[in-house]
Amino acid sequence: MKDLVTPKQVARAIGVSESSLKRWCDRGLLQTVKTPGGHRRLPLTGVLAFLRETRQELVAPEVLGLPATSGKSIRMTDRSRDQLRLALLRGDEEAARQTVVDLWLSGQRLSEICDRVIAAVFIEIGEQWSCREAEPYQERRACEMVIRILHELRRGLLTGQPEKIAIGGTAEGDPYVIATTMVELVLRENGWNSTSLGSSIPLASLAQAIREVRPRLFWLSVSSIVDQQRFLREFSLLNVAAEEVGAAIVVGGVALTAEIRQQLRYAAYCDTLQQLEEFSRVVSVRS
Amino acid sequence: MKDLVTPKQVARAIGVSESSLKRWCDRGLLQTVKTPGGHRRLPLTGVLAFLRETRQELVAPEVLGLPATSGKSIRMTDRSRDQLRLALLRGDEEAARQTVVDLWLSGQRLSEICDRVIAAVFIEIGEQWSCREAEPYQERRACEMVIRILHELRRGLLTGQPEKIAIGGTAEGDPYVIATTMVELVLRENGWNSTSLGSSIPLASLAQAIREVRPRLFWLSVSSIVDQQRFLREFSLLNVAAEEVGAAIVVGGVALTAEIRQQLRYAAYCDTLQQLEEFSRVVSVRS
DNA sequence: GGGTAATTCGTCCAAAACATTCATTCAAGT
DNA sequence: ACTTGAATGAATGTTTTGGACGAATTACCC
Repeated sequence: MKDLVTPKQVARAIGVSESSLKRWCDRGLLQTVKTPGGHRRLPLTGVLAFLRETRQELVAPEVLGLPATSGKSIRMTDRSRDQLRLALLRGDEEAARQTVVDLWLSGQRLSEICDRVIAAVFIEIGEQWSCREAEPYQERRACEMVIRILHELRRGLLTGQPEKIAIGGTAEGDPYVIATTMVELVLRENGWNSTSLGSSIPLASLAQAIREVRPRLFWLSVSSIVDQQRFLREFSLLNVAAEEVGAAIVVGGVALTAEIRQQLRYAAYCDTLQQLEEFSRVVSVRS
Repeated sequence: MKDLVTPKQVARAIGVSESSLKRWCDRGLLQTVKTPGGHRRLPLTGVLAFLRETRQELVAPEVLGLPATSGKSIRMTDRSRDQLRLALLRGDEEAARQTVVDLWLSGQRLSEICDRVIAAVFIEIGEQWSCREAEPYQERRACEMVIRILHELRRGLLTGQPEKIAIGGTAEGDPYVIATTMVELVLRENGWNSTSLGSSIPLASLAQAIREVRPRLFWLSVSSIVDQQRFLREFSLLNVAAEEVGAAIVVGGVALTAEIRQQLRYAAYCDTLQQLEEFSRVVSVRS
């Protein structure tokens, strides 16, 4: 159903004026379908083909504010997931980038792309790895490539309002940097001025960062916990610092079992980036 | 911050006539993409690469959306080092990027920039950290920023010849990803088709990567060693694999003491990226 | 269904970019 | 000293682009 996009979306996504795009359509450079009333609709496949032919780079801001369309997009993310997984495993960064960028162009929100494609692919790769079907170096190389792709997407996002500051990272001994980078991106897409501090940071220093940067939102991505007792003990340092400056703490990650969560104090727990996105929208911002 | 700029903007920024600029484009000195209507659009990265190659001065950087001070030639690496250190410590990515990009534009070799500025700054930050003058989160955040800046520089480099393949990374338990990323970049600048596999990869899997990718050059960056006995034992796996496919092994990193080096077999040991660069130039490439 | 806001239509026009030509400059060779 | 060749910058007429306009269509909410 969402296979058709409007000229405006395409124009803003590739950084040209609507006028030019309409002319190109009329000249037959792009396939168009017309609505009964005469409005142009562009099949996504045609748009992507056009982009490849002309090798246009996309300059898109947050054009594509479609709220999570169902049905079609699920089929689409399924296919992209396979494409991305295979590209990452064989080390083909160009193909991997193309897959992600295509999704973005098609109007998927970054949170959807991160949740349903990127994160899902790494779960699949992890399973393959545990079955000895994939080498660790393939997984590591895939991480590197994804980080580069995410950085590239980041460049296309505008920085948010100066008062909507958000920072976050992962705790000491947790080296998984992709998750916290994805959080940064999703928040940026939602108008936040977010900065990932990186991975493997002592909780005490994260607390210090909260005091010094004074964010409105703070996230902690927890993919693994080395010392549970210590983690629980030092987590309260975050609470203290957050209270001092009025920051909301959001946590997430596979290592946060229900048992551990019960012993933590935070404003929100998110299983997915979509949940994080929802939450970030309701956080009030001091003016 | 647009990725594509018009010839007029570039002409004004460099201070030449549009005519000349267009001639340079047509002669292939600058990368161009064309709109369907035949108008030239220049990727910003290509413009910067051209500036660097021809040592042109940017007379009006602001036209390209670059900081006003960008493009003036810089010699004082000491000053840049201070600038970069301060920018990184206060989390000012824009300033940090400008410092590095300016050095790059002024024609400094990447190996010099990496050795004398970036690596040096992290040594200084490390010292500050041990004196409690800097927080761990500042160091981690600095790493994130530098990685992003390096990725950006990477986009401005052409991929090398297909037969000059190089891969490398860091061993399991060694999370320091900046060094291996810098190696990748320096090799790319020297015409190699290099790919960093990332950090914290078991040596056995690195050996497998050598077999599967069949590079001419393999690097191992060693910033820390968890289990020295195991490291020495498994390092020989790399030797076996490298011999199988005819790869040269290069090693480097602060954790490789003279004592450890004596027990390793490799083609070259490099203290600095400049040494690596020299070595990479003399490696013969099978045709 | 019906009403309303947002989007897209077609068309127009100014600014920009195109290809081409031409005069000037400058360095090198005869 | 004179010619030659190459590169630059300015000027030409033509084409493309980007934004503006009112009118028509679509999407959305009740």
